[in-house]
Amino acid sequence: MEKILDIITGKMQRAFADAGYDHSFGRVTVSNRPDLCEYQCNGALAAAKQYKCAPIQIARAVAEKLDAKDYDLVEAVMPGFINLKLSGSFLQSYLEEMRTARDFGVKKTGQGKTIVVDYGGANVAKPLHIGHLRPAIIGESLKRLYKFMGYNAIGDVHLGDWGLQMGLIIAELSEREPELPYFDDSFTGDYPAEAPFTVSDLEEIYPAASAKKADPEFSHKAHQATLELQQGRRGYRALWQHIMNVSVADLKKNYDNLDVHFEKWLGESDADPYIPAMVEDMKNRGIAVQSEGAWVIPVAQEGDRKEMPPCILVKSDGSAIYATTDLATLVQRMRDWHPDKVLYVTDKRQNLHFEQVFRAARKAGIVPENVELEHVGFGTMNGSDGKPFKTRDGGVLRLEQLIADMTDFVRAKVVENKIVEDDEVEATTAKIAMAALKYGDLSNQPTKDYNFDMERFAAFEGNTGPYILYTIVRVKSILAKYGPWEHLPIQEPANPFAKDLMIAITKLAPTLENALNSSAPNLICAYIYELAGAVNKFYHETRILGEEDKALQAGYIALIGLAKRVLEQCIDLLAFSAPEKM
RNA sequence: GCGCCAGUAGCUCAGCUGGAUAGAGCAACUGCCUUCUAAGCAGUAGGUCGGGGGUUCGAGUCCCUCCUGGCGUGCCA
Repeated sequence: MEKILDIITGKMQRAFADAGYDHSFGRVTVSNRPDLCEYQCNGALAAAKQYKCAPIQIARAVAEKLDAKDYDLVEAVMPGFINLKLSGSFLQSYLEEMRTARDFGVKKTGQGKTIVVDYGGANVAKPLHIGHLRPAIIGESLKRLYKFMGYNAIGDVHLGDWGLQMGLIIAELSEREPELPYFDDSFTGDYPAEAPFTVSDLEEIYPAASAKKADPEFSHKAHQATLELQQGRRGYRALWQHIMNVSVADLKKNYDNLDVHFEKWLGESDADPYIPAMVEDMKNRGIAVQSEGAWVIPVAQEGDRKEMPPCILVKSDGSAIYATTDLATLVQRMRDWHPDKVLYVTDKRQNLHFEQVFRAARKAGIVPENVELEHVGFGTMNGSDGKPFKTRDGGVLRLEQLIADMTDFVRAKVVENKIVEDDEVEATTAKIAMAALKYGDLSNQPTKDYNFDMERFAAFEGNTGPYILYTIVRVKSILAKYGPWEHLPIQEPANPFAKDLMIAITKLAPTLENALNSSAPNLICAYIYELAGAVNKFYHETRILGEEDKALQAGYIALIGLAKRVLEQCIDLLAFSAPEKM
């Protein structure tokens, strides 16, 4: 379906042309004076400059040319605005089309295109912590949005599974349990199928090993283990596989709890096989040059406003670095998936890194110009005091703990309100907590730092996740009492609140397009909040179940039914859902 | 040093290619539940849009400059 603003703008542009002015002045926007009108066109003000006459004159002439039956109001007002109110019949037919169309008639702009969204960033053998929250939920939301808009969206967690951290664990294990066959070079049999450790063991082993990095002897051992692992030492590979199995299963569980799901669980190790040939090729073609003992790809360009350090491909000690892995990963992604776009969701402090990698990838011809590369750099989530998030003892807060805290906080309120049965408390609590957490995060612009304030996010009033859920639940309650409603057609607005609600619903398509184009789920949040507000006003002002005119009532039901479907579609894009009661 | 981002109501933030009276939420105060969930709705109060210049009929929005804060700036990821 065409967006409503495009329809009106088209008509306005024809009116400008009919009145003898350039059609390009006919852009219509949502009114910033809702007390006066619903839509407005400021084009006459701009046109006045070019045609050297009073803007109001132009506005009047253009208004004359508009087809009055589409509008309840068309007026030209000083100094030259053209104000519009849509007619009820126009809105009715538009919404009825939305109601019956697949996915509300939103145009699938991504049809036939593939996008890779790189967004987890989890590290193997380390539990998810607070820093993994934003990439998970922003990435998941963007991926869902791309899918909704018709893209073949491939979410790839891109595990950190190949670096020094693996060597550290192997080295630590070799000291703790040297008798294990993995450390016995003469061992030729099959290694045990069972891992010699559990997730909890790993979670204790890694920090212990990491703490010993300062010890030169241990550090050397870890580096050596890393090298031997990468060179394929049999026992280390087997051990690495155990670490992967144990750890990935645990990561999946944790991401599942967040309702974050990846299509691909690839990692740095999967890019490793592509590195030698890629590096060799870049050296041969002169893409990479030697500098200060390292092989680098110069990526500075003319017109750079800042100094652009080269992209380091091979460190002076001969080993790979994260830029190498990222480039090799692009080789793999292009080869296997042929994406039209690759989107990275990581901390914004990696901005420069990705700028370098992108330029290097173009220069080396790994990614052609027609494939888009984008880095969505998100800001830091700070504590409610505005300082970096730390636990009381100064450690990093685990994601599980954060979710548990939020859940406890919400559960207390759910119990207090006594609306759900005892056996529904946990399920309801989980949904509300997830909404609080995700809406609280996603309603901020991704690029900005923000303060995590549990009480504010989980508040049941104001612009919060729970408020949105509550709105949906109230509507669900009415619909359930009414009976079958899905087939009921949309009617013309019966009152101003109905009309406002209808207009709010029509903004779905432009909102999703904007959100996608600017990689900003917060725009969806803002839209949901506006829509929920319109629903609540209508709900408050209109008696629905008590309405005696059954035809009128059917129209009310159809309207709130559509509103509910749109709201639920939107929160699904944000990866949370509403309970039946709350 | 250089670069990027931010500075809007007491607090947290919107403000879409410059346009009519700068908007929400929280906190404060005031109304509305014998009627579909009051976790709601309506209203009052609160702002020299960091400072100073400039462009424009018109600037929170564009340009210059200064101040403050955060981040980045070749071998960590």
